[in-house]
This record gives sequence, structure tokens and C-alpha cells, in this order.
Amino acid sequence: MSTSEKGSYHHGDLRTALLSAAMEMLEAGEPFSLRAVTRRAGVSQTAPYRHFKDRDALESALAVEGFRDLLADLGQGGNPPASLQDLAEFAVAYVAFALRRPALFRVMFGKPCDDADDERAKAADALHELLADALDQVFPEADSSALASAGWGLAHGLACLYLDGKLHAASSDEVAERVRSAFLAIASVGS
Amino acid sequence: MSTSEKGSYHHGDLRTALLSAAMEMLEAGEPFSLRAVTRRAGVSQTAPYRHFKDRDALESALAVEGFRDLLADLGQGGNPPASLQDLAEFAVAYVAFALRRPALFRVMFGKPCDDADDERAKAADALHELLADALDQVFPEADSSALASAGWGLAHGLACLYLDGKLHAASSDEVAERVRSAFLAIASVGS
DNA sequence: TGTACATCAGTGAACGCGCGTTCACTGATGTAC
DNA sequence: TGTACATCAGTGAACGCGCGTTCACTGATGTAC
Repeated sequence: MSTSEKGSYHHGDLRTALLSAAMEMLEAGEPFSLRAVTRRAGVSQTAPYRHFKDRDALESALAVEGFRDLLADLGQGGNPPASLQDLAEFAVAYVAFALRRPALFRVMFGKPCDDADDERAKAADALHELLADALDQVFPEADSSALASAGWGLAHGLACLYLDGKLHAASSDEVAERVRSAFLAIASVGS
Repeated sequence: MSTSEKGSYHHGDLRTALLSAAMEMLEAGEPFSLRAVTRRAGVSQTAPYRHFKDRDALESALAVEGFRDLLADLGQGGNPPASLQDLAEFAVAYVAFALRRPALFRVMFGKPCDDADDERAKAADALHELLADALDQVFPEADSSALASAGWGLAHGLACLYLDGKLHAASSDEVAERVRSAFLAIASVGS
């Protein structure tokens, strides 16, 4: 193993190249297929099979990247949430992620996780834990499991409904505002 | 136009036959395609084009039926909801519908509504209104639009997350219970 | 009532498509002696 | 350092597939006179 200089190998790092080509296609809204990815990466149709078992494996790797990015987005708003308002910003960031990268979001959530213990399922669980921790911070005495499901469900549902055009808003700012008020409205309704 | 007896026509009512064949396939979890539907209906591959412009049109008709059924399910729990508990049952019924008819649910929500004013979009809007009305009944003084989005989002998000295996439960009873407690947990958190 | 015609639901063959995957291969890189 | 060999990343042709849609057609139903 020599130091990994760029291009020192046959292709360099084809695995990474394929993933970024695929990610670009998702982001560009282009239909996603193994063949399309290889075309964009400038490589033969069969090259991916050196790095991914099959099409699904590539897709799972993309999903894992997506979960990583989403976690990063959520973590970004400064540190542990201290108030209901902070939690609302989690929902806002979640929905913003979905709308900014719709095709990736669909890859992450569009189909059942296959194996219970693959990287992908772990990434999804990490997300769930982050949310549960966040809610625990703000409402330590509540049923944090139920609350975490509710918070995730709310953010996820709004994301899907906006994504699929069932709810409408003129701009991403307006989406943010509506998500915020939805979150605050439901959280204060039982009082 | 003679009285419409069964089989009085070429095929009887092929439009209906195609829709129910398609619905059965969705319910059976079989992959859905125009050709598969015609095979199941025992009819040539091109017959559907007398009744549907293209594949999408058939799919939209299925979605419309789905929305109708979902509305019926939601309306079933007796009449106008009077309490937070009644609203929680809406969410429970919504999630139950999604889990009982997952493929149909995906057809209904899986992709953006194409036209703003087709039957399908109207059916989705009817759903939104029903929820808004329900929330208005229970919380007449609240911001009913924000609250309706929140309620819908919550139910929808939980449905998706259970459907895609991101949240887990052993039985449909357990799902119902968890949805109920999630709903009640978030609704009373701000108090 | 009977014939001539128009309508239109359903047929069957064929099109072109992109897809995932296999196979035997080539040729560069890395390793043993 | 130099040669012989093993490894393995990437190639290119080919497979079989099901799909949505078109086309010219057939044949039953409904209608006009």
C-alpha cells in the first residue's frame, strides 16, 4: 500500500467517484440507474461490480451518506437544544433537508431497510437517537420514547407532504415558517 | 344505452375490472405495471388504452380510490371528534390504513401530484379539509391551519416511518398504541 | 321488422427502450525471490 | 536490481427481461331509415 496519491491506481478511487457521480445525479433530479452512474463517471458499465455487490448496495451507500449529512445539518444549529423553539428548528432543518435534496431523501426513506444490522439501518437509528436525546434534554420528565417518535414523525410527515405536493408553500422560507408554527401549535394544544 | 346488465357489453365494464385487478395486485404486494394488470384481468395489453390515457392515468384513478377509502376509514369512528383522544384515533386509523395497504398508500403519496386541479389533487385536498375540520371542532380557538398541518404531518410521518421500517413494532396493536401515545405526548408537552 | 352503416371496445403483432447482470478478457500494479 | 508471477481493477460484448406505447385490425353493439 503506497501512499494513496490521486490517480496512482487504475482509476484513482472509483468507489468514491461512483458515489459522487450518483449523488450528483440525485441532486440534479436525473433518473438514477447503475448504467447512468457509470456513464457519468466515464467508466464501463460493469466497473461498479468491483466495488458494490449490486445496484442496491450502491443505493444503500448513498443512503448512509444521506443520513450522515442529515445528522450534520441537525447538529449544526449550535448545541444541545434547550427549549421548544430549539426543537422546532430541528423540524425546520429536517424539512429543509428533504426539500433541498428530494431524490436523496427518497432513497433514504423510500423503501424498507433490508437488513436489521447493515450500515444503513444503523444510520437511521442514529438519527432516531439524536432526536430522542434532543427531546430528553428539553423534557427530561416526559416519556422520551413516545415524544421522540412524535417529533420525528411530525418532521418526517411534513417533509413528505411538502415533497409530494400535498402541502403547498411559495418559498422555502414560507415552508420553514409553516413547519415552525405547526410544531409549536401542536405542542401547546393540550395546555 | 340498455340497462347495464353484467356482460351485456364486450367485456362488461372493463374500466372497473382493470381498477380492481390493479387494486388486488397492489394489495397482494405484486409489482404493478400496465401489462401485469391486463394479464390479471385476462385482457390484451392494449385494452386499457380505451379507458385510460396512459399508465399514469390508471395510477391516478387508483390513488383517488385510495383517498376515498382513507376518508371513509377516518370518518368511521363515529361522528365529529370532541376530544384530544378522538383526534388521536384519527392518527391511529391513518397509520393503520397505511400499514394495511402499503402499496396503495405509496401510490397515493409516493409522487408529486401532477396537475393542480385533477381528481387526485382534489381527493388529497378533501383529506386535508377533513382533518382541519376535525381539529377545528376540538380546538376552535387555535390556528386551525397550522394545527391541521401538524396533525396530518404527524400521522403521515408515523405512517411512513413504520411503513419503511424506520420505526418498529411487533404487531398492529402495538403500532396503534405507540401512535396514540406519540400523539398524546406531543400534544401535552407544552403545557 | 330488416337491412346498411357507424361507432367503438378489444386484439395481436411489433417497435424501441434502458435496465441489471454474466462472462471471458486485458493490462496495470504489487510481491517473492 | 531484475525477472517471473499473482492479484485484481476496469473492459466490452452480450444475455434476457419487462416495460409503455403505436398501429392497423376485427367484430360486436347501437342507430337510421
